[in-house]
Amino acid sequence: MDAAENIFAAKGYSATSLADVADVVGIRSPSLYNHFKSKQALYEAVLDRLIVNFSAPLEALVQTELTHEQIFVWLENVVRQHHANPNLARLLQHAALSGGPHTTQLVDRLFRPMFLAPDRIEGRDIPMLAQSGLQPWAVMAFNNLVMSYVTMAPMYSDVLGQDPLSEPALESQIQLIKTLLRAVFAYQGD
Amino acid sequence: MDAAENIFAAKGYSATSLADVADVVGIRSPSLYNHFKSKQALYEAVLDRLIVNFSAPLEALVQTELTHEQIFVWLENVVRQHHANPNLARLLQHAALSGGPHTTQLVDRLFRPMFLAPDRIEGRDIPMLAQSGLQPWAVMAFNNLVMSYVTMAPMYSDVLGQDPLSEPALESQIQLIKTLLRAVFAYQGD
DNA sequence: TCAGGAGGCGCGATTATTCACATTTAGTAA
DNA sequence: TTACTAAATGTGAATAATCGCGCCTCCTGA
Repeated sequence: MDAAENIFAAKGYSATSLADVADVVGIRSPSLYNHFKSKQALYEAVLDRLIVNFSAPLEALVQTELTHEQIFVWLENVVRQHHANPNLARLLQHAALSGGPHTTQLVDRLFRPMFLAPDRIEGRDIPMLAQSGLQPWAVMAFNNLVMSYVTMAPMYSDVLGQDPLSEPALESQIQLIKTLLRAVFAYQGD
Repeated sequence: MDAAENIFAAKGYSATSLADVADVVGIRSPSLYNHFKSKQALYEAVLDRLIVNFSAPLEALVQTELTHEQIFVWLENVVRQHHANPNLARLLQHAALSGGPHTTQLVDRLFRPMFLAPDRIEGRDIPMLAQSGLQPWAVMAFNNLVMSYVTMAPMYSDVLGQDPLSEPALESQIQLIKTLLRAVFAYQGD
């Protein structure tokens, strides 16, 4: 499953061949059928494991009451988790691009909870977002920011002068996102 | 080329079959070889056209001196262009994920110029970015924001309640990005 | 002894690509 | 206008590779 996860994440579902996966494990592709019913089943197993591993640590954070500080903690956690295993973001991106049948299910399990957050935090409006219902757009933006950082990483290693998936790069990314969020909270009106 | 562009953008290079492309045009796949030397050549032609069409309108904006206002104009233009033709962003995302051989060339033609911008605008530092060399990270962030908006769009239409690629959605997205940028410029220190 | 898991073989479908051949089109000479 | 030519662009058939997948046999460890 580790092997399959990496290859699915890199090449997408249909461009991944079972022979590629089997090669990494050191067996022949028909032997994979002793462990998974089909290619589709392998893919779903990989996806499910990714989702479970990703959402489990976050659930504890969501059910408490929402404060500014909680949002910082939550965002930092999401970034660190995507950094620790970029494959979920990559698979999501593939799904979004070629629109498989799993897409709606993925959205429900991963995205929908984020959009249920209230637009008032600690009893106050966020000035920048109170106007004109931009809040869901901001949620989407920060989520995209975190995910695309991982999926686009290979493109930036050259221009940034360091590997975006390295440890120090991660800290810079977290610092930037936090600063960005602070700016959003602090910004007064138009 | 239009047909190929759409399919390459949706499924990526290796998952795209020439029969798919030929079907859309209404011919058989061998006939494609009367127009393009190979699948690779077709892909490169598509990519090249996309890059030219995308960067041409932007070049006029870059060579002038940099002001806050120019950055707003430039960002809005980039967003509108990606919205008008999302395929470049999609192809870039595919390339970043599976790391084809074109990746470095794409970076040079599209991304590098953005990172050459000075970190002082209109003679003043941007307070938020002056510290700790976060500026390239901010450039990457805004670029990712714009691109992932397009590549992730299908995933959000459900939770947003409207198609992110529709006209009113585009205006919301632009408004959010501008507000975000204003917050960055306005934010004072840590 | 026996079951789980590996390999080998092979089927049918699909892939990119080539080739020989038809057909349409453009250009030109009569 | 007609007639001929040559290029452009289509076709179906064939090729070699690769794909997911089923079947069968063998090995190995408990």
